Amino acid sequence: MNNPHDERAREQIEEAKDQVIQSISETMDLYGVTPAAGKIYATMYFENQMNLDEMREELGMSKPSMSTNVRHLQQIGMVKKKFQRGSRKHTYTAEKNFFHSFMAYFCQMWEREANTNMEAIHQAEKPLLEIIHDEHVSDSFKEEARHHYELLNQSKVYYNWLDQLVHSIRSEEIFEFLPKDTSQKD
Amino acid sequence: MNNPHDERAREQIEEAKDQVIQSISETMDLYGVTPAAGKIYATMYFENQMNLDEMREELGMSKPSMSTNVRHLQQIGMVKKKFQRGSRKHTYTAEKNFFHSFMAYFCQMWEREANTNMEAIHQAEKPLLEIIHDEHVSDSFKEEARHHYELLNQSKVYYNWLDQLVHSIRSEEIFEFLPKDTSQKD
DNA sequence: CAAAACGTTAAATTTTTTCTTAACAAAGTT
DNA sequence: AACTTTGTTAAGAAAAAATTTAACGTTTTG
Repeated sequence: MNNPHDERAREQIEEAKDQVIQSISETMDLYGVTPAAGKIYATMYFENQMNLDEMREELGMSKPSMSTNVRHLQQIGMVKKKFQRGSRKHTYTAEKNFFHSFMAYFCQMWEREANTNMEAIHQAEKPLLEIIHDEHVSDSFKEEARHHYELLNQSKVYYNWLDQLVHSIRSEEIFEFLPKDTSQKD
Repeated sequence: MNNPHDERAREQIEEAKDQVIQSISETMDLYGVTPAAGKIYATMYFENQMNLDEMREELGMSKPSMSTNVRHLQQIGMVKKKFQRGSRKHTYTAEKNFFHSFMAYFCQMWEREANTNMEAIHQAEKPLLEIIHDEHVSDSFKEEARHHYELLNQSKVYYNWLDQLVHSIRSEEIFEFLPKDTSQKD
């Protein structure tokens, strides 16, 4: 095991891993995670499973930090708790299928975007409609209300589309339109 | 103009707008913007155009803050500088078509994700391949290198798919699969 | 050409977020 | 039942980000 070739190999493997870990961690801000959480995820990506102490060891950070970061990663579906009998330590696994991560996160977020804004639009449209139909309000205000109403109404097309997109992802119909191309493109 | 009905209408319009502004601002964290920037965008959404002083006035914040936030919004394609002759003040308009905002932002981000990680993967695969083909390295390390190599190789399918997704959005082919449904769904 | 208007940069302050140490709670072991 | 082990919560410290005030450069105007 103290073969110099093996030693060199071990270093190179670590270097290669670190390069990808760095890269994943860097781009994961799109998923709303901090660099630390990104590094945790990316580290787990190369491991079968890890417990909190192993993460702490690997990243040189505190255990509560691991705990909270892992919880966040679980919430967005990038890490799963592995049920492990025997050991009291909780063990976790990274979602290694990036398609799943993508689907879980963006569906969650787009759904939130559509629901939150649709709700607000519905609330806002009510008084606007009242103004539009109120004989006592002067035309300039009616016109403004109508203008805003139209704007909001138009935006529903987008939020409906978002809902459809989410549905097509959840049902995986999207992959009929855009197949996972397994041919090597390098 | 000091008609009490008009006064009430004005208040209701403001309230309706604020509700939507709040909602948009809240969900815009998905686009990596701060609540302040989200509020700027959402405020502009209801206006034809605004200059920095009007934004400062409306949001009660400093002008440099407007300046930097607006620049950021421009970078992600949610705000455009309007060329306005006559006035020295720069005027800006919000991208009111949410489809465009969606397309601009996510294409930009997904492209970055794919490019950054693909680059790292290419760099990392080289030494891994060397190890795999090195006669002097013991089997256990070879096996580890092979395992990582396979993992990285597999992830390319996802990054290629991301590239395709970006392409289908930029070319608007996505809307053939998922049409913008303009029928009222409320 | 001096003064004003406008936008941006720089430096400093404030606020927010993240991380750590310490305390705690739950479950298991001896 | 006392003692470990493990994970989480709480409080405090450190780090990062956003915001503001001040200063600067450029352009326009009187």
